[in-house]
Amino acid sequence: MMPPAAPLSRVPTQAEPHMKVSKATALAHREALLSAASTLYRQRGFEAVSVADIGASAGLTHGALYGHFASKEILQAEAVRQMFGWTAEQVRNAPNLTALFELYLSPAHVENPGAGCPFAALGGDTARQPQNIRDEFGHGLDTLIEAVSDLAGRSPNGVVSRQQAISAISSMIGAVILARSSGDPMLKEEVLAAARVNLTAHHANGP
Amino acid sequence: MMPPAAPLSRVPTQAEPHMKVSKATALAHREALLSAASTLYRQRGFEAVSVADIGASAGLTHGALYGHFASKEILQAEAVRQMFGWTAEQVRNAPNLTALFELYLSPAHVENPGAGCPFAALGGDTARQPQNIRDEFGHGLDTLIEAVSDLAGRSPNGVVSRQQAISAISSMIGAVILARSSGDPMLKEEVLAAARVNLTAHHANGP
DNA sequence: TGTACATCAGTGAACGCGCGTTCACTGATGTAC
DNA sequence: TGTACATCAGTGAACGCGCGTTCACTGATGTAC
Repeated sequence: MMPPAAPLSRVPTQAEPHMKVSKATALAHREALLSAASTLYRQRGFEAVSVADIGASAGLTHGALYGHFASKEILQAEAVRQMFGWTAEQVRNAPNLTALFELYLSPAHVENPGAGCPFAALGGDTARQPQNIRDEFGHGLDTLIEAVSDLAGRSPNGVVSRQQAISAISSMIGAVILARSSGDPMLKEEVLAAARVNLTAHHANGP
Repeated sequence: MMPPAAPLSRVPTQAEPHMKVSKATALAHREALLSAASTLYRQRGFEAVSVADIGASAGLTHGALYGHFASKEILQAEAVRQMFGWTAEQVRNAPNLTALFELYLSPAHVENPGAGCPFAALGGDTARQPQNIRDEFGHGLDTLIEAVSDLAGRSPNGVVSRQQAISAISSMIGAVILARSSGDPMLKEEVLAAARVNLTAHHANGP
């Protein structure tokens, strides 16, 4: 669950103190701010990321953010949309359902919330966001459901109903949240294994 | 998913300004602070609840909290333990697995995070807590796994493996998180229905 | 049982700190000639 | 192509605010006699 193109977390600037910057660099800064926010929110949760954190992670100061986004909340909504774009693309790129389950339930995903599924990383936070952010999660879920259905449809014997796609997504999200929660490595592997067995038993299809 | 004994959110005190209070009342205040924290954390997430919120919700000022708990973090750990105690008790009180699935996946649970499952309410936040809090979640998960296994064992044809218990818990948690996330009532019901179908198909047993 | 007083649960002002946002300023970019 | 200057992306100090925690103080509780 890595982003298709690795985000630039630091865009080098020509001269450090008091500089203006070309239009191309400014656009790159905008993207760097979005990518930084997208990663930091998933790593730390919405409430624990400050505008100074986002700016610093993009190699800028906090003030620069307000030249690109009207408020922190608007940046947040765009960051959520970006997360889902990356995640849906990875689902679509999986060769089949079994590979998707393996990828989603892998230790790499569990240990890298900053580049992983927004639902698994931001879990219950989603329910407490302003409506524009919740709408992004709603659209994101629709996209994931379609991506999983498409993926299944392209596999041999792999057609699944929308209902099956939804319950597979629920199971994967719940498993990763449980796997991340205790910090106990045994329990983590046990949770992931249980979900792998459950999902492949009910939705398995050949490579 | 309501607490077995409804928490006192406001303990009446004899005289309002500058009073001391009997030992029994002081103990009730301690319990009220814990219950208030337990509810508020699940409603708003760990980061969005202040000591002033907790104090006010228990009918006290923020300062009173430090007479009962050494720090906010210590109160938080106790509150998490209390949440899991209530939740495990409700799992044990369900008549059978099907009833548990219905209860967990009910609109009442989805619309009442403050009295519901800690994993569904606090989702990804759990992974970002200090180790003493994460330990509480680990123990809580162990308790839930045992409670679900016991419940299945007491039902006719209902024995489930530890692995099956874990994947059922994962599915329920993921479904409630998805159901709460978008605010779209259609999507909410669809997610809950998908999980109900999936779980009863694989674990169903008679009443 | 009554009285005198030490205890201590709770109050609320104060602390240092980090938050989101604003804005006067800087100086390289990029345009007009 | 070279020069003069308006534009504007980014800086960092400043704002008002709410946070967790501390502590001098209050006065009912509960004990000693």
